[in-house]
Amino acid sequence: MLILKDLPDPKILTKFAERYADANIEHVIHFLTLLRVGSDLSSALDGFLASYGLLQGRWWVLILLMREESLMSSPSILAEKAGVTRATMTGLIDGLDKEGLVIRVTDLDDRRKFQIKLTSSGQDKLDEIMPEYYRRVGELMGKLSSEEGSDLASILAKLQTNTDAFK
Amino acid sequence: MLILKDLPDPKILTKFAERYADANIEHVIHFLTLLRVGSDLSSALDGFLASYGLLQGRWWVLILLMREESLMSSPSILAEKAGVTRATMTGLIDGLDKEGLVIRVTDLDDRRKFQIKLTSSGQDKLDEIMPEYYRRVGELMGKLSSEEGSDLASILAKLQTNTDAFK
DNA sequence: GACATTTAGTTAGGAGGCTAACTATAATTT
DNA sequence: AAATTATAGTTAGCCTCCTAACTAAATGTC
Repeated sequence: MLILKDLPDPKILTKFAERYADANIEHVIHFLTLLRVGSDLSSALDGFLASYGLLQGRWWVLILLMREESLMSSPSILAEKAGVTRATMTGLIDGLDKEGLVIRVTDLDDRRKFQIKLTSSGQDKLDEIMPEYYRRVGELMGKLSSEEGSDLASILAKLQTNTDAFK
Repeated sequence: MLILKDLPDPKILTKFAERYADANIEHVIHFLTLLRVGSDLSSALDGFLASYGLLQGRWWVLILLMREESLMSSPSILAEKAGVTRATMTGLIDGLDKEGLVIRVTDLDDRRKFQIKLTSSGQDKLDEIMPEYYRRVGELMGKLSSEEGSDLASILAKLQTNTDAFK
């Protein structure tokens, strides 16, 4: 996501408002701020994960696998749950496989398929990351009062159901 | 940014909470939801811009140029304001240049530099996009009451100043 | 004035996204 | 049973982002 470092100042907004009469300054500022905070948090998370040699995509695959009783799932299902294409998932699995964090297990019934399994080394990696991850999420979100937390949740829910306003 | 499609259900959270005692479910849900809404909005914006043949990076450069009285700026300054590296800015400018939306103007005083200038065709492109962009931002953000809007702004501000909790 | 340092921008190579086209296998139709 | 269609995963090629190394030009230092 683009990092919008330089939000518009009032003088600039005036120039734009003159040319584009429909612009509602408040709305634009809130919208851009939301994009920017999301982007900042996302890169901060990436930076944190990078110190363990991971990135969001690969990390998320490990978590999805750990959620399973069997510690296994298929590439298609993982792709669907992670919200990426199957092609992208191939690349993520390739990387995790190379580092020994998951293995490909062939499916004897249907030879098109296989299962991706979290290795013990993958589980170790998660055990290393997750406590610190939770600690940091707590540190960040704990800055909000419980009322602010629930306000945020309900506002985001409202926006999310209207994301298609942009499509 | 990764799209976190599959937020954890209570059963999964229990499993994780047992293994990682420090996890605060509320915090995690709010954090992930914020990342996800940011990501959804960002891809929706990309989809909108794509229908005009642009993406966020290139669009943002055009806007930064339009903000300038002279409609010009240098690659380094643009990179800094857009929050990307100079190398990335080179690529963005290459693309915009190829489509005739900006031109490179050589600087006679310092032959290392040049200025990037918004062409009239670039201005036309913005004039085509921006009114519709503002309309859609209005449509989306107008779903929030003015109180919700200001709540959102203050909550985001709080989070933003604590983004380094993750670094 | 020659040498070293800084600055502006580009290039090269890597990562993770995407779409579209492909291979192999399984399931369905006829 | 043969031909078609659907499904699982990969490959190829493109985009945007990154870092690191490079070129060229300007500036500082001795």
